[in-house]
Amino acid sequence: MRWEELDREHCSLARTLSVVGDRWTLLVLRECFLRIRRFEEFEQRLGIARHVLADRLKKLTEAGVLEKIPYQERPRREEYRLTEKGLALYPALLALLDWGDKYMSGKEGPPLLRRHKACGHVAHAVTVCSECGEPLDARAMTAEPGPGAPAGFVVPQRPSKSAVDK
Amino acid sequence: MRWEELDREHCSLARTLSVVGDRWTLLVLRECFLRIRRFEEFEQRLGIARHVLADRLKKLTEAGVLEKIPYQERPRREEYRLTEKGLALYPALLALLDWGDKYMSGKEGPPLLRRHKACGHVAHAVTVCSECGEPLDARAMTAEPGPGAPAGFVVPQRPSKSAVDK
DNA sequence: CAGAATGGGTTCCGAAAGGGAACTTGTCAA
DNA sequence: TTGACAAGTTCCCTTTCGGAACCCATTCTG
Repeated sequence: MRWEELDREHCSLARTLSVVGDRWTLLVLRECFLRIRRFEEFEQRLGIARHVLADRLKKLTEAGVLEKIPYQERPRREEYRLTEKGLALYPALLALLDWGDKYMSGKEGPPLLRRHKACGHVAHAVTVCSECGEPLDARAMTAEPGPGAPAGFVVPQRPSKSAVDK
Repeated sequence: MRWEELDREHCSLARTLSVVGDRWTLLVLRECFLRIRRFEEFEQRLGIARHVLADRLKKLTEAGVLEKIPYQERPRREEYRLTEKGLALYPALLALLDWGDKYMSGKEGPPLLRRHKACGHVAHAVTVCSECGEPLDARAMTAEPGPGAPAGFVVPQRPSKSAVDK
């Protein structure tokens, strides 16, 4: 499978990755959520090659995750801002961040904390069920075909042979 | 910045991406959560080049996300299973999946649904504050330095000049 | 017993993507 | 007139990837 084919996969994760499934793209988005908006700022903070940055910003803009907004005319200059679609990636970024805080931080602890404005506490994200509100983990969920499933789609139900799940 | 330097970054997202920030890695993990465990199964389902698959499985194993478990001797064969550390990535995968369901599905709707065993409903993930339980979005959070912050670390507070946030 | 099959890789090649640095363009300020 | 800025673009060289072939220990099939 080539990379350009990913967005035609019948899988929401694959389609998501066709937009953000790249080393640099998620770091660019991290900066966006920290209110970084301009080309040179991205470049300096990330140490990314300029043409790679230009490419990623272009793709994110085309995907509707960022939009270019002029902040001055003559010479025209534009900055990149998250759209609603882009802001909606926050839970995903936060989930990755929290995993890193938990499993990849040195003994000093996480380098950056997030405070919830509404309640005032330093907080991390908890993923809960949209229906019952209980926290979710992998073992609590089963998968089944949805309306967009291709014909003949099979959800693997059990390990190949040795029946019992650890 | 080269890729091997990423895990030394003072940023939990960067460190997370040093493990899973790769096109194929997250798709391999998707398969793991669908209970796919064997080399040939990954290869067939993903259409990934074999040496790339071998490399990703090796890296995920070294990172402690997967572990190799023998399922037969003579000839010895091993399969890859998620560890607790790997299972803990589920909320991140789910968040990316939900974003894809919402923004990248065709008009047919998402191809795969997830049902919460505990409550029986088809559900998606909601990200809530660990302290007050309210749903979180990007605008509800502020960042501040944590215990692992490098000296002189500055959290960008406001857009560079044109003060007002849209 | 020979030969094919199985599972999990490794090797090789040409193509694509990335790192790094230099060059371009439009505009204003000194 | 020269310099500085911001935002790219171009070039060259190295690394990684896609695709196919090959390898190896063991077991099955004829």
